[in-house]
Order: sequence, then C-alpha cells, then structure tokens
Amino acid sequence: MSDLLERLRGRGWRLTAQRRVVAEVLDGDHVHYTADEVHARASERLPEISRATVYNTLGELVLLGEVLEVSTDGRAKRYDPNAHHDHHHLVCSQCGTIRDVHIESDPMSALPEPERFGFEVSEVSVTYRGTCPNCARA
Amino acid sequence: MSDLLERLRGRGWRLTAQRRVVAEVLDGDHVHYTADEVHARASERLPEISRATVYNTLGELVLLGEVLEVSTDGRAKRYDPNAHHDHHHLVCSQCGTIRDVHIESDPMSALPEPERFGFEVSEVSVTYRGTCPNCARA
DNA sequence: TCCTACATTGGACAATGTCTAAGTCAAGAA
DNA sequence: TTCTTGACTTAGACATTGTCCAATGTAGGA
Repeated sequence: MSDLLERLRGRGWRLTAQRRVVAEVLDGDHVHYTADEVHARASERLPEISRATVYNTLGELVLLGEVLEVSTDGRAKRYDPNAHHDHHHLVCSQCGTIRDVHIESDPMSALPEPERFGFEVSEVSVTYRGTCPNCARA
Repeated sequence: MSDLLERLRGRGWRLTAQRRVVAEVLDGDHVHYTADEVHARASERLPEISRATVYNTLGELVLLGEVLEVSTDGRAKRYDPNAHHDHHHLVCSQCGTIRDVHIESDPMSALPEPERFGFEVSEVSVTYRGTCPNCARA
C-alpha cells in the first residue's frame, strides 16, 4: 500500500496524515469496508479525522482508479482496494460479508451485439449471492 | 399486470386502490423506477397515496417474488417488474438509464467450487455499465 | 350491514452521503 | 530555514432515501 502512496504522490497528491491513514486502513485482502467503517478504523489511529475527509479521500481514490466502489445491497457503499486485479464478488445475503472471487468465463463477451442497445459498454460486474458458512450454521 | 393482481389475491392479498395503482405503475417493459418515482406516478392517479404505502407495497411485491430490487449505484433502489424472466442489466453510467438484457452464457456455472468459499450460492446478477446512445451524442 | 384484522396515513426518526465557510498545513520558493 | 499559497481538513448543516409508529380507515367475510 506504500506503493499506492508513492503512485499518488507522483500524480500530484498532497500527502497528509489523514490520507495516509485512510490508505493504511484499506490495505489488505478481502477488505470491503463502508465509509463509516473506514472512518471508525481511521479514527483509532488519528482521532480527529473527520467523516467528510474520509468521504473525500475515498471518492478521490475511486476517481484515480485505485479503489473500487461496490454497492451490493442498496445500503452503504463499500470500498474495495483490490482494483488492479480483475475480480467479482460473492456476498452473504444474511450478514453482508463479501469475498473476492475469480471466474472462468469472460462475461463481457457474453453480451451479444443486439443486446447492447447502442450502448458503449465499458465494464461488467458479476455478483453472486448466497449464505456464508457462518450464517448457514446458525 | 392484472394477472399479477389475480395471483396476489389468490395468495390472500387484500386488494386496495393503493396496491392496484402501484401495480399499474410497474406494468411494462424496461421499467425500473425508484420508490419515489413510483410514488410520483401513483400520485397522479391517486393523489392521497402515501410514501409509506408505496414502500410497503414494493417491499411486499419483492418478498412475493413478483418484482426484483435492483441497486446499481448505491443511490435509490430500483424496482423491476420483469421478475419471471431471467435477465441482467445494462446501465448508463451518466444518466442511470437501465435496460434489461439477455446473455449467452450461464454465469452461475462460471464460479468454480474452490472460489465458493463454502457459501451456498443461490443467485447471480450481471451488470454491464457504459454510455447510452443519448449520452454519447451529448 | 357489521366486524375486525389488515392496510394506509403523516410525520418523526435513522442511515448515508454532500456541501460550505473557516481554519490549517504540505511542499515548493527564496 | 522560513515564508507563502493553494490545497486540504473540519464541524456541522443539509439532502436523500428508507423505516417505524400510533391513529385512522376499509376490504371482505360472517
């Protein structure tokens, strides 16, 4: 994730304590926090960080293509730092847990020309839903 | 859509003017209104209908499997009456327009067992994003 | 027609996200 | 190093979307 900070500095980002902490919170695999979860974790390291800054920073990371925005349930958006590896999502309908998954076909090529309705299609996301092992036990 | 009303009555639904109007608003192809859009359209025919009733009715239709809930952008959920025909969605990133599309592969079978992480997977949705012809012109 | 359980209403409340004005600070210039 | 400036942060007001509740209304069976 320090790679990330270097890349961003190279793009003219001013490097502040707040941005550094947000980037650190997002470091890891299968990380899919909501903005408020990021804020809570960032506050542990930098208590005075404001909600607005977290929202701003997440928005910038998304625009820069470093983080993906995932909205699985119409509740809070989640932020996925794994933006440089093509993947999809598996979501537990009960507890909301998300896993990154890799699939064996190319869904983009599965959409026939006549079904594109003249759209310039640039992106596809596949979301699987089900019950995770934890919730299945309960 | 009157089929729908019959089906619901058969399931013990009490048939009220409000529910009838909501069902009428949802009639049609490529209909993907937000709850507030449904409310606005329903209000044209039944001015005193309340927001709460629209939300309640939409929620019930979803539970009954007659309408699908679609959250494409983390903004308001949209309601898709085309629940009995398997399909996916093509969304314009600029104006939010949605089209129903049919694809040529089965995305469910594209998720290998080891990528299921012990989940009981029951559902898959594929969302294509791009620019619609209208927005491309502008 | 009458009853009653179910449906509707309006408004308060909750969750998430956006915006603004004022204060603060990172980083280049001198 | 210190100065300067425009970008960044902050707190809190506000907006949007959705949920809940107590009071009232009504569909449909008896």
